[in-house]
Amino acid sequence: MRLSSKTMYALRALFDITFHSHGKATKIDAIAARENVPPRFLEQIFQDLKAAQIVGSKRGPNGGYFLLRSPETITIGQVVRAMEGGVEHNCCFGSDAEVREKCKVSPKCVTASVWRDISVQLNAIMDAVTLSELALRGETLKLTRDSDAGLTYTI
Amino acid sequence: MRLSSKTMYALRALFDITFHSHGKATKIDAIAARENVPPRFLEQIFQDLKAAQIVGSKRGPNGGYFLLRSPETITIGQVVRAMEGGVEHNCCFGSDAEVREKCKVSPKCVTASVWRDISVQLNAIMDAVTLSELALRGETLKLTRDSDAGLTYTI
DNA sequence: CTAATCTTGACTGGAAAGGTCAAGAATCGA
DNA sequence: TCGATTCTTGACCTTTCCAGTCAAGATTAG
Repeated sequence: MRLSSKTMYALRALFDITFHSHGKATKIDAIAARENVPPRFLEQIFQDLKAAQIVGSKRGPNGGYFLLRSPETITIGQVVRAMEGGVEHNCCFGSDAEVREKCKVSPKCVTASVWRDISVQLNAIMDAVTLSELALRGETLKLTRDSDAGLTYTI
Repeated sequence: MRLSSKTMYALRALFDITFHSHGKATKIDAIAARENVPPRFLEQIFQDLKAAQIVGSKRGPNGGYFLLRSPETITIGQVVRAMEGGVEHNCCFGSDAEVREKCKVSPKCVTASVWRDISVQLNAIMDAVTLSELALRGETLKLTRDSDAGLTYTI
């Protein structure tokens, strides 16, 4: 029931692109430095985000990763599902067919039915928060934009 | 973002005690057989549930595990938190002090602030479902009570 | 007493998390 | 066109944790 580092890093990275570049192409190294994420690992994460059609990429000088859609349409839920394959529960109605098969109690599994309800609600909660909401919070937390001088406070 | 088998087994086991024994002392082997859970593993799980003050135990013949409180007061959230240590997010405000220490972005971590909100809501959802709700669902799913004949359907 | 039942804690195999690395392909500016 | 820049692909590695097993002991009912 915990978020993997990968998901947390992904959210931070997407926030970073939104907040510092307004969604425009941003280099991995810049994001990694600002958000304190291992650059090599971040590459891998962006490949997943790209496969999920959340970001696009551009090579060469002044290249980088950018948002494929506007920040208002990208939700936390979409990101979490892209990184972790959704809310799983290794039982009956999960997305993994093999696991479903193994659940002998299948048609009358009470816990599974309850957990399905809960995960529907959880997804709704996560889909209610968008990247632009994150950016907005960045403003109110008084974060400064990238000033080529690293992170500093605006008092 | 998935539930461990341990949690799923714990929920099934607690449901079992509620549904089949109305909370009274029940042997591990009986629960394991009905719920199709490895008995040795279930022992371990019950130790955790006991530490969390959710069940009590009685040794010797006619012993077993029983609910320490009434089913209406035991929530899914309590069980999940007992088994998984709550909703974690390896960042800033988590329960793990060492992890919090490592999060350099700490005071201005936007993602963490969002995730805290989400986990509060998630806990509320999980605390809205109790064991007696599970038992009720068992009824409507037309499960039969233990009849010493294994699980069968009531058509 | 003894059979049933929980208690404690050590142990293990395999998978997944978390991260690194190298060689290559595309792109831009000069 | 050349070279610097940046993403791409995929192999690789280490550590942790999940899921499960097991043995020996403590307690209690009858």
